[in-house]
Amino acid sequence: MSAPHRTEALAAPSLTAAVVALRARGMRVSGTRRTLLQTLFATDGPRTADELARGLDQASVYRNLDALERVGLVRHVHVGHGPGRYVLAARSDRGAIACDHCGRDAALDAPTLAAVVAAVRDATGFTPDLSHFPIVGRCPTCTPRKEHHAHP
Amino acid sequence: MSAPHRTEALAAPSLTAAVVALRARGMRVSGTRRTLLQTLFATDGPRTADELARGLDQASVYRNLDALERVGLVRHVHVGHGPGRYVLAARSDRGAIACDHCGRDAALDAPTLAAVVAAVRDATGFTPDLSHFPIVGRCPTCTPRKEHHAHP
DNA sequence: TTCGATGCAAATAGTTTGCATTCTA
DNA sequence: TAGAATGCAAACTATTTGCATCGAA
Repeated sequence: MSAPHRTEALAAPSLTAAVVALRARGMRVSGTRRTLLQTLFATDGPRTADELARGLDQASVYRNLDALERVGLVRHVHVGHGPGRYVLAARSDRGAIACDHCGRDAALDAPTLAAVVAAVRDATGFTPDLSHFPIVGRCPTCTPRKEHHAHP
Repeated sequence: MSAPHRTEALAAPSLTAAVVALRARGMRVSGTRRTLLQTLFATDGPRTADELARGLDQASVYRNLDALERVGLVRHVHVGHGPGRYVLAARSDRGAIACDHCGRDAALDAPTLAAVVAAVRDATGFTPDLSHFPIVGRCPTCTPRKEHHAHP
């Protein structure tokens, strides 16, 4: 076992592919949903629902993110205090470590990931779920040993 | 560096010691505060504010937990979706891995902890803050590979 | 033309804050 | 008795839900 995966598939590589995949599952492609997907494909890091809502209805955004997640297109992660953050599943391998200050994340390469998971499991019996709950800390920019900088 | 510590001291080993320490810092020992400390000393795992509030005023509980945390007696951790959980700092070395289902936590022994932190930092440049944001996963009881059991 | 999706409003959970009152030191 | 802590209410953030309406297929 190398990378933890909970959803089965549908990690579409492009907006077009995502739209096709949605329709194939009997889901409709509404304005809100298309906009949301566009934003997700246009953005890089994990984004909060609020950031993604830009002029859209909040409730619809949450419902859509939820629907897209159930279908395996999107994944959400929890970074420290802040609100949940959403990423395309196709890019979610990135999120194994995240900055609790600016939300930036980074990937753990497969060997490191495997080593960390194994080390923790061997030592405690607990199995980390790093793709849903990344390790939280500080990125290099947000200074690991001092308090409060900025970089949203 | 072995174990991450953000607060300087005051990890009192007993209720009496805690009370003394508080008064030494000019803090008063009110009924709410004493009850809270008693509960914390009587309990083992990290507890939610709600669990600790038992008949106490919620706002006062939060204010107290905050005060106790500023003074270094208490520490709070974030476990997955749920509310924050509070532990005595004296016992907080435990919380480097937590179950997002039942809230149970476990310690990472110093070598493992150091190895994990070093591995992540070397691979990504990010510095994990595991004492405040434990690694989240599933404990052995809450089955790591299936869904939903119970064990609160 | 149907059922999925929307959008507004209201509800919820968790936590924080304002303020007059109470109580510890 | 001064100032810390309380307790109640109200505000706040993040998220969810009810429901009538709308629109994609």
